[in-house]
Amino acid sequence: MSAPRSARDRVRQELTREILDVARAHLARDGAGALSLRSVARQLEMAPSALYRYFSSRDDLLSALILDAYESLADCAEEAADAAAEHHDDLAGRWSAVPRSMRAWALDHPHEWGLVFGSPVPGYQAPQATVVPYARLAAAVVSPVVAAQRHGRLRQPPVPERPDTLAASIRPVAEELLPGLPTATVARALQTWATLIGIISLEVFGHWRNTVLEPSALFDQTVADLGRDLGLDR
Amino acid sequence: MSAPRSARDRVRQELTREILDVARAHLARDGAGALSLRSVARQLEMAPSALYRYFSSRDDLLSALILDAYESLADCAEEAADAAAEHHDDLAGRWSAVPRSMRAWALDHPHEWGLVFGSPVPGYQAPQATVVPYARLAAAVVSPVVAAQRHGRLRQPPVPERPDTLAASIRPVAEELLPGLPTATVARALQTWATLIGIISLEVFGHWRNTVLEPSALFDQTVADLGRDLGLDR
DNA sequence: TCATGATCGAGAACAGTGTTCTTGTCAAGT
DNA sequence: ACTTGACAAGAACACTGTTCTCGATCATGA
Repeated sequence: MSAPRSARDRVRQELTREILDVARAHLARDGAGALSLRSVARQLEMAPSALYRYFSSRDDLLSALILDAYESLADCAEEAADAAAEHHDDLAGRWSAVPRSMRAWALDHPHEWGLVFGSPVPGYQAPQATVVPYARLAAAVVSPVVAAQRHGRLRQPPVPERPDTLAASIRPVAEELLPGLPTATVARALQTWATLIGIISLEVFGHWRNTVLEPSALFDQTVADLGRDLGLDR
Repeated sequence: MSAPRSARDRVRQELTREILDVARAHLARDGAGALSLRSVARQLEMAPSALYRYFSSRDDLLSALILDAYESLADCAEEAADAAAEHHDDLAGRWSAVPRSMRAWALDHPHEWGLVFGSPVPGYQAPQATVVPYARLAAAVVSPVVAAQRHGRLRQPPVPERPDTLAASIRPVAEELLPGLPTATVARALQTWATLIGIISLEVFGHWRNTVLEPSALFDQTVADLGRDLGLDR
C-alpha cells in the first residue's frame, strides 16, 4: 500500500491524498453534514464520477476522514505522553499532559472531535480500523498511571469492596489496559475517561455558554482532581 | 399559542402536531441526517410544499424536534427528582435517581440524546429556547445536593484552596444553580455533570464495545462515587 | 515492438433532496 | 355578498449521490 511500484500507482496514491486533503479542509470548515462529493470534485477540477475510482461512495470517503481523525488524535496524545515521560519526578505534570493535548486538539479540530466522540453519523463507521488508534489514545492517557504503579508511587484505593458484577464487566480493560491494578482503580480510570471526554465535548459543542466563562480553569482543576482521585499524589 | 380561537387555528395546531409526530418517528428510527421533509410529506399524504405553511425550512422543523428533545429529557429528569424527593432519609438513593433516569431516557432515545449532547448539526439550533429546559435538567440533577445542604447533611470539602480564576470562571453556575456553596463543591458539581454526560454519551454512541461488558454496573458505581465525591455520604 | 487488457477521466443520465413560485380553492370576516 | 386571507397542490430550479457508457491512456506480456 505504501510501496508504489509503478508510476501509475504513484500518481494514484498522490491523487488519493489530494482528495483527502481537500475533503478534510471542507470537513474542518463546514462539518461532516456539509461534506459534498461534488464540491470536492469541483475544487479538484475533475468530474464527480471520477472520484469513484478512489472512493466507492461518500460514506467511504467520510470513513477515511474519520479514521484520519482517530489517528491524528492518537498521534497527538502519544507525542504529549512521550514528551511528558521524560520528567520522572513531576507526576502531576506528567499526568495532565495528555488530557491537555486532547483538549487542545479538540479545540483545534472541533468537527473532527465530533466525528470521533459525537453522535455517529452514517449507518456505521469502520469499527475494526478505529479500535487501534482508540486503544493508542487510551494507553497514552493512562501511561502515567501504569508508570507510577511500576515505581510504587500509586496510592492504592482504600477498601475496594466493589461488586463482582462490576469487576466482571470491566475485565477486558483491566486485563488489556491496566493489568495488575485493583478493580477500584480500573473503575476510577474509566470514570476519568468519561469525565475527560465529557468535559471536552461540553466545551467543544458549546454547552458552557454563559455557564463556564473560562473553561481552561475548570479543565485544569478537573484534571488535577482526577489525578488525585486515581491515586497519583506523591 | 396554546389557545386556538377559531376552528382554523385548531386544525392548524393539530396538523402541526401531526407533522411533528411523524418527523419525530422518522428521527427516532433513522437519525437526524436522514430526516427528509419530502418523506414526512409522503407519509402525511400531502405535497412537500404544503409543509412550508407550518415550518419555514427543514432546519426549522429540526430545531423544533431538538427543542422537543430538550424538554422531554428535562421532564423525565424532573419527574425522577420529584419522585425521589419523598425519601428524605435515603440520600444516596435520592442522589442516583435523576442520573439513572437520564441514562434510561438516553438509551430509549439515542438519536435525541445525540441532538442534545452530540455534535451540533446545522449552523445553529435555537439557543434561547433550549436554555430553559437545560437549566431545568441541571437543577433536577443537583436538587438532592441543595436539599442535603439545607438539612446540614452535606460534607464540606477539605481545604478548598481553589484558585481565584476558577472561582470567577464558574461564578454564574455558583450563583444561579448552587448558591451558598463553596467553590470546591461547585467545581465538583460541574465535574459530576461532565462525567454523567460523558459516561452516558460513551455508552449511547457505542464506545463501550468490547470494553465495558455491562455498562449499567459501571454507571451505578460511578454515580455512587460521584455522590461521595460531592460530599453526600451521611 | 506491438497488441491486449486494465485503468482512468469525462459526460450524460436517474432518482432523490430542499426550496420557491404560481395557481386554484375554500373558509372567515366585514 | 363580497373581499381577503390562508391553504394545498403542482411545476420548476438547483442541488446532491450514484451509475453507466464511452473514448483515451497506460502497463505489461507475447
